[in-house]
Amino acid sequence: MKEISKHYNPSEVEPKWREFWEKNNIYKFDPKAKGGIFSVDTPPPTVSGKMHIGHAYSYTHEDFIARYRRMRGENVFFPFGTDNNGLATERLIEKTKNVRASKMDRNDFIKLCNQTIKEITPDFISDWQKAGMSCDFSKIYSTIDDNSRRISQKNFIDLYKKKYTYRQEAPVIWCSHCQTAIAQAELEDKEIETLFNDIVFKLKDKKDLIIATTRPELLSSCVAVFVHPDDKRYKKLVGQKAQVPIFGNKVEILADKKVDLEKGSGAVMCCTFGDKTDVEWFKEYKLPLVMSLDKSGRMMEKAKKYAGLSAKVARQNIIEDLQKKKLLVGQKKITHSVNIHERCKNEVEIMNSLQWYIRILDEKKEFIDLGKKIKWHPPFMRARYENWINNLGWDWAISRQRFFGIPFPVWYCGKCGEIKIADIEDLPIDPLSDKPKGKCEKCGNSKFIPEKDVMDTWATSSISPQLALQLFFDEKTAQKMIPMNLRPQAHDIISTWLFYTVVRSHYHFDKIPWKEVMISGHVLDSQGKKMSKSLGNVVAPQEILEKYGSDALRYWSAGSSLGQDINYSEDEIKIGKKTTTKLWNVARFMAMNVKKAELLKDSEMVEPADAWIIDELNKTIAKTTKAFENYAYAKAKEEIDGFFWSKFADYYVEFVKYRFFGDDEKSKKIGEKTIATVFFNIVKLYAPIMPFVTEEIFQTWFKHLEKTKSVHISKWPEEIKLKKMPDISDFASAIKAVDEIRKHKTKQNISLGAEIDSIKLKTKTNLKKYGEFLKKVGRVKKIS
RNA sequence: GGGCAAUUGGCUCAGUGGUUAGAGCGCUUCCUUGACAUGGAAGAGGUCACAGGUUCGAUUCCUGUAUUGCCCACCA
Repeated sequence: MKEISKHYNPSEVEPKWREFWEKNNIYKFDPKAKGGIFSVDTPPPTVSGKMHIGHAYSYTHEDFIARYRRMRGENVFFPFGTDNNGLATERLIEKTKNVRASKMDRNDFIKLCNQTIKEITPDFISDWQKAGMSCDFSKIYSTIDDNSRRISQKNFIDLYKKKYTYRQEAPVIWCSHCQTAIAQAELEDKEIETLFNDIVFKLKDKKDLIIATTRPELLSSCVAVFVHPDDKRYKKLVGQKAQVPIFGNKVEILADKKVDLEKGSGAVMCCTFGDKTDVEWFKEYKLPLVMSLDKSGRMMEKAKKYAGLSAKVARQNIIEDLQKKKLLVGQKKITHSVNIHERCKNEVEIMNSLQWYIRILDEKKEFIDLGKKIKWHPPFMRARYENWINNLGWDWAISRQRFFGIPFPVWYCGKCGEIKIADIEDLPIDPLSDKPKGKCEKCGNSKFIPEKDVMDTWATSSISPQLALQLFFDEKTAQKMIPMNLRPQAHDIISTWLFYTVVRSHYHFDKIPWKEVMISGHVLDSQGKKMSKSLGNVVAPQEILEKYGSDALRYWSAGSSLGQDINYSEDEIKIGKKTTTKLWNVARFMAMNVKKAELLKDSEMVEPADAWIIDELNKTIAKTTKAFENYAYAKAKEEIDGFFWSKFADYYVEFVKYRFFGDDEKSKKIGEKTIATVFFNIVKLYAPIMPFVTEEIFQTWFKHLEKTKSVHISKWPEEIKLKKMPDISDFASAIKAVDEIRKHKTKQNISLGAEIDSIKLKTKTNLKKYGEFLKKVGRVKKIS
């Protein structure tokens, strides 16, 4: 045996095996390899600087499963990709390169984005590799590369032909800061303090109608006043007109049940558009469209003297003017929540504009049914999916008035406005630089206006199964592989990535995208609070990897059940580190006593202690296998831990020592084989969770036992069946007796290694059978 | 307001329709024994949030309440 280092050092061991795995293509996907394919729709992380702890948490979860499946002999398709277009990427480039997209030449900005992504991606991905991810990193996709452009545009055309996408001028959620339309799923809530203003609208008899509003700057957009049909105070007013203060125009007073009698004065102004209810009323009552805010959030001509002001300043000025005219009769501070854009945290508006949409409202029921065809881990996560769909209020707006994204493969006829779609064989195209073939099909004109908008990044990431599969398969074969086996992801993007992928798969293939989904939780700080830069409680996985190693990080990650949020705990990571140390020390013990590891033959006759540990191992294998099958990696870890520490290390290793140091060669040999067999299986069981230390041990001591290059493509443990086994039905009593001896020594403050003269056992034990064993194990001269 | 989840020893969490509810950390006492002091042995510590109900029996099932967290709606 070669020299064994006393300590296990992950910082030396881990890079070595990472390199080995890559060089030997251990995780490389071969479509022709044997074994059924198990396909994973790996989440493409948004390229954003560095991997964060939440990534490390949820990605390792899927890696546990992938590694388990691989050892089960399945041909695991575990691709990798990065998401790097859209607003998130623009923001990253603006920040790191200190530029503003809106102030740059469009092409220059796109070039800068592409170039920057190329620069930072390898470094970004290396963190995933350091975390021990067993994806095939030899071929990865990016949601902005040519292949993704082509597939995404082609799919868009498919949607267009099937009439699942349409272009329409309609109210859409708008971010004035980013100056683009956004989707409902991109909203967040924020509590803000604001003023609730009681404003006087004059009626025809010069009487006052008080209206409460938080947004007086929209007065110029007021198109109606609504009251509740059952409101006695205002019943008579319905059908009359009210005069908008300052602006002087008259609007109709209408009745609608959506009005809350209790809120404000019970009378509400309807503006185009203040909120979603305004949009509903606009549609239902066919109200005029009067926009006061432009796309950058400034007041337009309609706002007359306020034109050109920002909404905020206009609000202040209008309030002052109302005060001067004595039309402001009340004001109170309230706290309410508003929708903000998740990317920039600014309040959103509703803007009427021309956008591309994907239909989703029409098929809500269908999407809920499709959700039921997918197996959810944990099952309750499906309720979140359904809850989201039930509450959907808008079709999916996919066009963005931005720069760095996949362009729509579309032009418009310069004469009649008819939509002209690109030819599929020309894809990918950019309508701004490429010209369409032929003439307008409607009017024969040959001048076209290119679509300037780009697609929402989710419009591309929602076809991730195709992006990933088409890296390795032709399009037809790729389609046959849908549904994929598994979509792993965290719960925060159920309403986006998960839902949108179901939508797209349904529209393109009339299939569910995957058979099963596994949903991970989030990482909170040690107090259970969200990690955020402003709170300064962010934990960098890179530091953990460096300090404790990947196996320790993964051990921590495996500690919580699927779907559960986890509190970050350095202690738990330390236990992971301890486990690698323990494994290493057991390996050293074995190596000191066993020249060359040999496995038990099934004809071998073992001793009771051996039979007992084999029996316990078999139970553990069964339970662990079942747990991994159900994505219950935490349960699997618990089973392996329990067996390894409490059965194998605490007892069996002690049981076998006297044989190793004794002179009964036959007994010694059987002990050697048993310890090797059991430990070999322990290493395999731990391999999906702790891939590095298990590989190190496997390569050092067990490699000759199986024809395989790596423990990670070795065979998953199976029950060990020996032809003849001693009866161990009473072995539990022997263990009890061992405990009793240990207790006795502890109480006497004697070291466990010290020999004592005699002990009288209270435990009923078959001394004829186990007397000698107990004497040796317990170091007692006489037992009665 | 709607949905989902959680509530078990000081802390973090497992767990089960049924004899004394488990683990790790922490704590106490002891042990340097030929894998490991980055260790080992023994031990203290819980009316399983609360209230009803189902049951021969509930921490486990049902209902309600409270508290906490997440998602969504409310934004006039």
